[in-house]
Amino acid sequence: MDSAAARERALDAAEKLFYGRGVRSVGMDDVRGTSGVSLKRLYRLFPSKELLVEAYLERRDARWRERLAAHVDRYEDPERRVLAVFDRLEEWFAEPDFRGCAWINAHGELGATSPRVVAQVRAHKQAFRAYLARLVADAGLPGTVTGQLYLLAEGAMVTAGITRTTEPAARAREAAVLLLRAA
Amino acid sequence: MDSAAARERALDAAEKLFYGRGVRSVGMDDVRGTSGVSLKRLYRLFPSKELLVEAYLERRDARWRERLAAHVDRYEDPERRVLAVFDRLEEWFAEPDFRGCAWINAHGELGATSPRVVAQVRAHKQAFRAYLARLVADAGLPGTVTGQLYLLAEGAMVTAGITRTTEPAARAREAAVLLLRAA
DNA sequence: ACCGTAGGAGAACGCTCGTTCTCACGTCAA
DNA sequence: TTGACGTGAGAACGAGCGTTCTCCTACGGT
Repeated sequence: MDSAAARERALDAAEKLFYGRGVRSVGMDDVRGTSGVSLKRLYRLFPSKELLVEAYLERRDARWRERLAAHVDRYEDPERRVLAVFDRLEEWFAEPDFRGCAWINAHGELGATSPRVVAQVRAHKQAFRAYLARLVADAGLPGTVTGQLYLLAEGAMVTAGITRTTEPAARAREAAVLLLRAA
Repeated sequence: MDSAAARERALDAAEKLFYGRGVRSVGMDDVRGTSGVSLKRLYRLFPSKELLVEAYLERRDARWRERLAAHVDRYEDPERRVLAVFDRLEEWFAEPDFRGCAWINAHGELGATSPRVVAQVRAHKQAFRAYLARLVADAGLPGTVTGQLYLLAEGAMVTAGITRTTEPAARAREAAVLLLRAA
């Protein structure tokens, strides 16, 4: 198994465990057990747990935004594309292992102690917001709408994570429709 | 120092430390050091750390909702009372030691491992939502508005916690005004 | 004065976990 | 063949922490 493959396996295990059980309740030994990558190799690839966490968030961010964009790209109509964001949320919330937003959870868990994690969380949220801003601009809507839709999306993520239901996505979408109509 | 006073001191310290640095990075010994309540007494009052965490969330919930209600009660006009919720959020976000929503943070930190904490978080969020529902009903607005305002508020809390700005409150309020107008 | 008890300070225990080290094995170059 | 090196399995180390225990002090009742 070459270095790149070991890295992927380690990140697969890290993502599954960190997201599913929380970062702090997962030990490096658990990551080794799940990934099959030895501790020695793990530490050569990621010199500390914090760096593994950072890499996990970074890779998940790229994939998360890819999947969002892929969903949005199903549509041509600019307003429909904006609403597609909320459709994607609903799809996400319905995934069987959904446990809330990984970045919000990581921030709650490590925001007070790990500046690297905070930076990852802010970068992810800012990227999501920027993407939303572009969709809003492409639809010819005023920029003020971006912040409002963003808050609805964040509220839906938090609430879905706490209640373990998909319903917040639909509620947020309804509110978004009203806000688009009002703008 | 009698039992009730020791309990208050312990909870004061627990709240300050748990909220400020996260639950897991605070040891019972830290709580003893900050509160001046001996370990022996601490464990007589709260037989485990988890129960101390539970009590901390419970007391904070009561106070948080009291302060919200007090703010809302400054106003008579039913619609104004609904918007006052967002004014209160802004005031809260501006407090110097604001570190996001204690329940969202606790859920991110302990949601995967502590059912008691999850129960506290759900109870708190449901109580907030119920309060909002009453304000909406008193203003003669359709019940569907409740969920929308709730998501805006939650989104504002999360975003204020991550960005450390008060701005999300104002944005949420603007969106709330539009939604009230549309209803 | 004397004893029983409550209380505090802090040591001690047992466990977890991040990180490093040991050691034995296999591989490839010269 | 030999020897340097990478690798894996897992022991070892050191720190932190939840929880309990020990010991000493102080006080209240008789």
